[in-house]
Amino acid sequence: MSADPSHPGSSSGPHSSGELPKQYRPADHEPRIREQWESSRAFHPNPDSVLSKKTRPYAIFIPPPNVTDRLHLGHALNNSLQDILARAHRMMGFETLWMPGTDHAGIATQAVVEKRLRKDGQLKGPLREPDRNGGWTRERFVEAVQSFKDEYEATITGQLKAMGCSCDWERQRFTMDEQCAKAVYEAFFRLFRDGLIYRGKRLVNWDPVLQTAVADDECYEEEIDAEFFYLRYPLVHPHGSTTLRERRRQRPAPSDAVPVTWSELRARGWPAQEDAEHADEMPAWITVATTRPETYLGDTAVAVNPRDPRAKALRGLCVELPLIGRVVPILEDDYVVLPAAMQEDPDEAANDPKARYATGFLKVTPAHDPNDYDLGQRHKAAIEAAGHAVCINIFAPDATISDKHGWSASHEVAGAHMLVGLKREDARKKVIAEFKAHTVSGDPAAPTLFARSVPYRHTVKHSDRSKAIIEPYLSDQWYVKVTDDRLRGSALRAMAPEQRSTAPAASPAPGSGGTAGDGDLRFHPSRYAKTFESWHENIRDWCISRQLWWGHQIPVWSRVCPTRADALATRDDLSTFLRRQDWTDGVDFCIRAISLESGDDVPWPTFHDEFEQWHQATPEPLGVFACFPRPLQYSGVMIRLQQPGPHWFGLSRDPDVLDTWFSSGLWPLSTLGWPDHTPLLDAFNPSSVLCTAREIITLWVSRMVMFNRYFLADGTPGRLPFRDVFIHALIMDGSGQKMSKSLGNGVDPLDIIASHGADAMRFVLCQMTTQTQDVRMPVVKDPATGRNTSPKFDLGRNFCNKLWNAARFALTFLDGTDSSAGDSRPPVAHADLSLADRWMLSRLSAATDAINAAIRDYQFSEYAQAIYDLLWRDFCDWYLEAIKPTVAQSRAQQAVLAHALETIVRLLHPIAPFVTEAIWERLKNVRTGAIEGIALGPSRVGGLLCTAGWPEVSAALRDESAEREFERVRALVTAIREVRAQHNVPPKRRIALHLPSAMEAQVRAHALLLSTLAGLSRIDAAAPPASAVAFTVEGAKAALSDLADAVDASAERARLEKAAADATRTIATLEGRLANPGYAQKAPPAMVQQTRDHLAKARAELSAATESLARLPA
RNA sequence: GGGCGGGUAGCUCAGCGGCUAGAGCAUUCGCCUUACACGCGAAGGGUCCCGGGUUCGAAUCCCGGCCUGCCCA
Repeated sequence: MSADPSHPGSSSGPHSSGELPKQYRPADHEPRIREQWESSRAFHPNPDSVLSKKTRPYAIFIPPPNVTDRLHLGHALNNSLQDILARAHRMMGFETLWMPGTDHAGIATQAVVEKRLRKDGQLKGPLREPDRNGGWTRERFVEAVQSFKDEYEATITGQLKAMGCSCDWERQRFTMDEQCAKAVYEAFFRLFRDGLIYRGKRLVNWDPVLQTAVADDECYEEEIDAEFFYLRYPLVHPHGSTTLRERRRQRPAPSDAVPVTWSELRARGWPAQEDAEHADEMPAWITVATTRPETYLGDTAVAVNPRDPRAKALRGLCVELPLIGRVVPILEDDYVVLPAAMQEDPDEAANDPKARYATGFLKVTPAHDPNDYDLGQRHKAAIEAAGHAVCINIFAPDATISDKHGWSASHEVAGAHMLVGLKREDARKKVIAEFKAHTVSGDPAAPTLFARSVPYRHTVKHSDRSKAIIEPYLSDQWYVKVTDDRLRGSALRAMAPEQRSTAPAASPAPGSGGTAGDGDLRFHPSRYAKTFESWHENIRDWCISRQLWWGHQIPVWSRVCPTRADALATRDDLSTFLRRQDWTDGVDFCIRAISLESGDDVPWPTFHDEFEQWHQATPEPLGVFACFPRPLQYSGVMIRLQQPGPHWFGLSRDPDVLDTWFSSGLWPLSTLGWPDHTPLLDAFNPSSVLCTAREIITLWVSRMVMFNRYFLADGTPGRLPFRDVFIHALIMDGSGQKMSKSLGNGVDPLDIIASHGADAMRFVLCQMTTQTQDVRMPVVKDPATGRNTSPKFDLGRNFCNKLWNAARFALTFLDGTDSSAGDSRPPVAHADLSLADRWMLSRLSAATDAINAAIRDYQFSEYAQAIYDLLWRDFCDWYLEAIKPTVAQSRAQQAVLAHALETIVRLLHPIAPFVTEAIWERLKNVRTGAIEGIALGPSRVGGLLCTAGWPEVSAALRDESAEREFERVRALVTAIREVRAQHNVPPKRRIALHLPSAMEAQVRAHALLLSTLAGLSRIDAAAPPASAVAFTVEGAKAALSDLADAVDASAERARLEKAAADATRTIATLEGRLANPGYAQKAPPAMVQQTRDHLAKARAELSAATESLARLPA
């Protein structure tokens, strides 16, 4: 029907003729249409067209779903919104790329596959213990995961396609495919080379079952019942006879320590009321409270709050740890909680549960508690002065007590040998038993080391994957120094200035067009900018190593060197070797020596350094680390480095893999071919928008911004991966619970597609997307299929059906229109347009504006609402009903009908692509006269709606007078229908309308319209017969007659009484408002006048109703 | 502990200084009116969580509670 002569001709496909069924059946159309889209390659954009400035780019990177599971409704929402944006912009003429792909999801996938293998008996014992895992090599396991991944990737792709996602499937990627791996290695190498990656011994969340570090977001907190144990630590004088230097070399024997007696302690100022019952000559002690007594083996200090009145007396004293005899210092630190009795503010004490249990003395175990770790770092010097390391690790990786992983002093181990090899829980019981069996002084009469215990309920971190209690564990890990200004600072500078709460320091002017840079990143809704900002302000270095097999193995080969001299020699030999060999030509590498103790880079000696200075220095463990950007390409080199042979350096590859977010952080780069310089990269990075959920802001958005900017800097502030970030709601079930497999409340999009159709699902999801945080979706089990579904989707199904039938109806008037080729029919003359036509065009114009604004502002719900109201309320309820008597004869009206329908179909296509494409197959062949002000551009690819022009509806079609006039007709029709309903007038019965003559003259032009909509036989200005029923419209008295053979007086009385009561209530409200002296003075005059008019109308209605009541037969 | 949401009809949600507070579903009544019963016409249904304040005017803005959810530590 388009007036555009280039419109595809009357190609009559298999579905362009014949009767349309009464109901829209999604399954009849979706597979066929999907096939058409795919074969047309309509979703495969050409970067050259962008680079040659022919078209503007619009790009979206899919948040790659994990390959661990099928997609659920949350994904359906996320991807529907992306598809809506992609399709709308594609129709608007943008070169549109929606980049699809999946994420390997390291720990999650490995855990799922391990569980599967265990379940069917293929895997027994710990995976990473070669002796016990039943022959699973790393290679074999990775292969097993790979095939699992293939299975789920196919499932996920199928789900997305079923939903109608217009992704560029030819460019689909996987975070571990060859292209993405290339980007990962290159990125790691550059960060390593630039000093932004370091190796460090830090406390991590350790999963003792999976035996890997896990991130905070891979843990959950859960309350458990535990006990607080009170333990007595004997006080001793520190060793005083040896120098600091000597003590470092040779630990002081426990016997060197001299017990402190109570009398001594009192003399030092111990508060008199404390421990007064203890005999003067008895050795004194302090009591610590702990939920984890077994960790005392790793204690390296005891701490007390400096405000504690006992602190002064203890200054300079130490405690001796029972059984193992380690002498540790007493530190003073504000962090220590004062016991409730000592707190100045009793309310505060009562509110602090810890204070109720505290003794004021804290055992400090830096290797096994994050707070103690920080405390230990603050008092590093004092602890080391006591002759031992700050951190003493007492656990093996499986969380059994071990003397091989840090704790090794032989005299200590001898004293506590009964604990070695025990699990955490067993060690705890054993420690308590031992403390109960021994006394503070060895004298059987003295108090035992164990004081008491009380029950205590507290929250403890658990691992998501294994459900094991997390052990804070000191281990060697790789870190990205995200706290560096090149990463953190760059992310903050990316933010739009108006979304920052604190002004950025010396921020360069916001980027203007071209390549997005500083100041161009915007969050929608804007409140999420705060999450992003505060995350970066408080960010900590990012632990990127995971002790797993499934993931990108770290491209670093290393060797431990006992001395600096050895480290230097290794470095030099290695560099020379790599440079000299012909076959290594072009191999990039970077070698660093790093202290395994501190994680710091070892400075190479300068020319002036004396040989002895480093050669004779205390031996310290150093690592020589060689990183390669292309390990796969030069695997031959790598093999030589680690295998015995002429050039054996004894290097071995780091067995760890990278955190999954490292590769997903590169997604906007790796999918476009970086590090190669590709047209795709230039055309589509930065992308337009990232659509995701709010918990992803910190995990993923942050990393993409930092990485993209860092790797695409080239001396500029750095390119953004995307300009906008749209954060959508989370879908909860009917009771507000997150959907999950374990709760059984999850919904598979394919089930909804099967029961309601993809369009219905998409429409409802779009309609639900308001600016709120989460939305509820009541879940019910379909009794027929046993699948989860939700009645909420009925709305969408009904809506698609409504459109289908409206189109079916319209086509009965349009199918016969002349579709001879090359027609350029003259535009329809404005004079030929009826009130309904002008009204409809005006509504189209308003709705198009509203929809354009909604899409621009990511107001998805408003988009859905606008198109819903336009189609159902305006087009179907009123326009189609209004034109029924005239459209068959009026060419002008047929043109309006066709244009209105096609505009609606095009406006709806991004939300409901299938049903609109199906209708358009017919509609595109329709030819009518043009409507001035409506432009419907041709399809660019394959004669398909998905690449047809976005409707342009001129503001000139807005017609205030037509809207006002139609509104009057509508009000009159509604009033008449109300009377009809109240009097049970049969729908087919035609009744007579009697109007005051002035009004009758006004509506005379629309008599046919009124009669059609309200079921009238005639309209006159004559006095109504006695049997007529009166009503008011616009405050004027009107009447209806011929309602029935006899009017039901009691129904009429009820109706009039209700009308009178309504009017009375309105009058009271409005009079009250006008009586307020401030109102007339301060409110806008137009507002006051409106109130007066309204009041006058209400009064007229009241008097009319009262009069009619009086005339009613009693 | 810090930050961010939500509390409006039986249910799911709009509205966020001014129409008589709206929609869909559910309920009631009447209709298989020649596009659609996945439909048409009509009706009933609300202390807009509570308490203060600002304002001529508050569901809407401010303050303080209560309940509820999420994110970060």
